[in-house]
Order: sequence, then structure tokens, then C-alpha cells
Amino acid sequence: MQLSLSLSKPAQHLKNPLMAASGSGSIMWFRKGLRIHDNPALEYASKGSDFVYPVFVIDPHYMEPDPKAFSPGSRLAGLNRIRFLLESLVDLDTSLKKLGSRLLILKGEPGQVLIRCLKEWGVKKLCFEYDTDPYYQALDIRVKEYASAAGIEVFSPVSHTLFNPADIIQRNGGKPPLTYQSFLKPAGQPSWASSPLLTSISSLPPVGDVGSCEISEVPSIKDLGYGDIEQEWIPFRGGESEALKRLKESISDKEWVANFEKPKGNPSAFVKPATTVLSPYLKFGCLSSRYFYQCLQDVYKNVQKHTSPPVSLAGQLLWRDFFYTVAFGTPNFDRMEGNKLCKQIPWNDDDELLAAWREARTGYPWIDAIMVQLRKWGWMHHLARHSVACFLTRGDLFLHWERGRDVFERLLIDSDWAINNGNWLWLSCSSFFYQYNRIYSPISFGKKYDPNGDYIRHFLPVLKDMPKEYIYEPWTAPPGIQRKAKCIIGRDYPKPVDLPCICMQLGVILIFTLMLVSVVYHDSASKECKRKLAEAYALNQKLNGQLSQEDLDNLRRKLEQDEDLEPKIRRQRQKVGHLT
DNA sequence: GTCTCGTTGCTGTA
DNA sequence: TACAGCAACGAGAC
Repeated sequence: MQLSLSLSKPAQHLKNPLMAASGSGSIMWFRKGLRIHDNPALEYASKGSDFVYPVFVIDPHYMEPDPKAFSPGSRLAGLNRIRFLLESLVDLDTSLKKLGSRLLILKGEPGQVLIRCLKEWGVKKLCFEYDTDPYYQALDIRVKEYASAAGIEVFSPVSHTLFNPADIIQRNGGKPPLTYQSFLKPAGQPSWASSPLLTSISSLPPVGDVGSCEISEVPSIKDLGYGDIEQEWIPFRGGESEALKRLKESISDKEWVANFEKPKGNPSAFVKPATTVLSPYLKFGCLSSRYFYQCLQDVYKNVQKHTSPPVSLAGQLLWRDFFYTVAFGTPNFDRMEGNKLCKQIPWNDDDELLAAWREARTGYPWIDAIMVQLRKWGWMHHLARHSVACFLTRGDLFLHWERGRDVFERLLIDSDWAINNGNWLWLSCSSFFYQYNRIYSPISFGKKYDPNGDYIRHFLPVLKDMPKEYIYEPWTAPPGIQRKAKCIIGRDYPKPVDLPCICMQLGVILIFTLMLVSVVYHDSASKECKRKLAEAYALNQKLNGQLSQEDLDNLRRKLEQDEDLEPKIRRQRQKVGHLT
């Protein structure tokens, strides 16, 4: 019996316990993996089942508005990602309906809701994609415990990544490999690589009786309590259909796929981004990474030569698995403290500087334009992420990578726990990458790709009429040029200043009142950062990475004292600098 | 202990 | 556009 017609009625009207009790039912619990293609959990749920309950639980913490957050959205996610998720759910629901099923939306704490469904619906199987994120690890233990005690079979296959991180760690002697190359060896070829994946399903068993569980349609942004909030146009729409369309477009250009080299991409390309922009679809599992990998292998087979990992497109999927593996095998991966892989560094704590970075008013147009793109689109090119992450941490501001990680985690539509933390560890030279003398310039790095500054003009329209000679360093533009460009630096757009020097000369209070005065001179700041990192590295080496809070505090004090020894040099620098 | 190598730096020079 | 020089780290292999 097909129940999808009657499900539009309130759930109470559907109560028919006999129906669920008389057949064998399964719950397909969607969390990530919001797709039909290559979904082994869904496949198993429907096998031999009279009924399948496709469930998604809306967790209010993740979805409902938090007025205290620094951007529109919930406590945990910015509005762009919430919208992307809702679009993905609508698309999934549409696909399920075509197959004779539908998506059942429930609300509440996911563990409690799931256990209630298990009790109410009398199913024999619970199926969901395995997830290595700590949140799901903890949640799944609870749900599995209940299911096991209730005699319900649990099927939780690995299908979010190419490999099972636990397998790689085991093959690597119980420890996660810490370099990409040493990851490739135990990884080898994926076991499923040469056999076809199930990419389509012709039909699904009907949904069973939902009893007294409250089921709703996929809510809109408005339904979630955001009112009639005006949504910025963004070029990425959520959902499996969109993911497969985007994948098809990307791989149809075989030459582009074959020649893809990630580090050569242009971070300032925004009309047509230099990458596939499939990351948000991989994040939510709208696209199977395994299917993507197979599609790439098909292209590689049919071209004479192609690029290889780590720079190739397939190499990008392996990077994803690399970070998943290290993250899974490392306690406290998302923190400096208690994280064995992470250098212990006495980062500064400064809310004003953090806010200037987050709110795109550092005074460096390249940095600020990237942060605007992050806010507006929830996505920016990988190298653009590098620029702003380096600037926040080891390049200029010397602020804690965890603060930047939090901002990315909230605002990115593709924010992924393992990859985001891994990249912040990398960029801050806290782990994986240690060449702290290689610093991205907030001026010349962007200029190299986009000398005219079109990217800046687009995302920072206040600078749209600034001549290209000055657009990366607008504080150097003569007053006449600034007037002509209708952008007075220090009034319409911030100028970068040497914060420690100003603090000494004018007092800290003044700084906090000058909202249009921002951040640092890159030259002096980056030198300071290098000096601090050299000292922190030396102490980490001396103490074998076992730094206590007291060690860090002492080092911080020492670094601050050393900084005070240089005011004369600094003042000299300011006199000869461009700012007057 | 020594050596090689590492997805993605910058500047100056030819 | 390509390369040297800059300053220089750690994981992993041996």
C-alpha cells in the first residue's frame, strides 16, 4: 500500500499500528548522505522491507535562529548553509516521491527523536551512513545501544568517504598517517573502485504508518522562524540534482579535468570559479565522493595524460580522506590544547582585531573582499581561504586559529569538521605544514592573479572606482585620487595602521573608538609573527610539545616584552611608511 | 643520526 | 615566464 498520498494530512490521522506490526519495516535515517545515488544504507533499508521510513530530524540547535550569533543563522550555522541544507532536503524529498516514498521531517534532539521512532514504528532495521565526526560518533553510540537492546538490526556503512578511516589507521600501524604521501600507501586503491556503484533506484517500498510522531514537510527559512529575511543571491543551490548537474558540467570538459592543478587555480575568479565548487555537495553527501572518484577515473582512462595527486582533481578527494583519517585518529583534533599533533603557540586574544577580520575591515582590500565573499556566498576559493587564514594567524594578526575556524565553520556552506580543522591547523603552521616564513602577502598575492582588482571591485564596491595602481593598497592613493574615486581612506574604507604603535602613542581607548581605523602594517606584523613562531617552535622542541598553560603564559609575556624593546624601530618605520 | 621531500611564498633578476 | 636566493621546519625512510 502506497501511503504517500495520505501523508500530507497531519500524522495523527494516519495511526494504524497493525500496518507497521504486520510487515517488516526499516528506518533510513538521513543526516549527511542526502542522495539516492550510491547510498548503500538506503539500498539495504529497502531490501526485503515492506515499509521504509526515510527520516530527517531537524535539530533546533542547528536550524533555528539565534539572535545572539554574529551573523544571521542558528547557534551553529549561518543562514546560507541552513538554506543550502533545506534546498537539499526538498530535492531529496522530490526524488523520494518519484520513487514512491517521501522524506519524513521530524523535529527535536535527534537521538531522542530517533529512539522514539524506533519505539513507535516497530521496525526491524535501522540504516544510516557511518559518520566519523565526534558529534555523530557520540549520537550513534546512544542510538545503537537502544537499537541493540530492542533487537533492531543496525546497518551503518562507510559511504561518505573513499576509505574507512579506521582501516587506514589499522594498516598504518594504529596511527593516522601525518603526511599526504604516507597516507597514499596504506590507502591504495579503494576496494569498490573497479566495480560499478549503484547509481539509480527504480522504486522504494512505501512509507509505513507514522503513528503519533509529528511529521512535517521540509520547512522554509520562514517556517524556521527567520521571518521575511532578505536573502542574498548566491550562485550555489543545494541538492543532489544540482550536484549531479554540476558534476556532469565539470567532467564534460575532459581537457580541463585532465590538466587540473589545484595550486594553479585563480582565487580571484568569481564569475566562473577555478574549481568545481562541488565541496558543499560533498559536505552534505548530495554527491557521493566515490561516484565522483569513479567519474574522474573514467575521464583519466580516455585521455593521453593527466595530472596526478596531490594536485589533480582525484587528488582533492584523497586530501578529503586524508583529513578525515587524521581527524578520526586524533583526540582533540579541533583544539590546540590536548591535541598531540598541534604546536602549542601563545596566540594573542583580541576581540577587536578578530571582529575587524571577520567583518571585512582590516584595511587590506584583498583580505576584506574575501571575507565579504565568505559572508555573501558562503564559499570562496581555496587559496583565498589560505590568504585570510594566514593573515589572521601566523601572517599578521597572530590570533588563535580556533577563532578563525569558528568563523569558517559557521559561514561556509561546505564547512566540514575534519577538513576545516585540518586546514586551519595547516595554515596556522600548527600541524602538517611548518614553513612559517612563507607568508601570503595581503597585497601581492591577490595582485598576481588579478592586477586590475576586479574581484575587489565586485565584493567591495566602495573601492570600485579606485585606480588599479592603488586598489590593493588604497592608503597610498593621493588625496585627489581618493576624492575622484569617491573613497576617502579612513572615512569610507579603513586604513591599515600599526596597532601596537598607535596603542603606545594614543592609548588603547582611542583605538576602540576609531572604527574605521584598522589593523596592521603587513611588513612589520609578519616579521613579528615569524619571530614569535620561531620562539614558540623552539620551546615546543625543547619541551617535546608538552607545554603547560604556565609555559605558554610565560612565553607570551616574554614575546610581549621583546616587542616593547623595538618601539624606536617601529616609530621610524611609521615615519617612512606610506601613511601620513 | 642523516637525508629527502613536501599541493599552493616572496622578491629580484634575466 | 622561470629560476635563484631567502630562511628553514618536520615526517618518514634509511
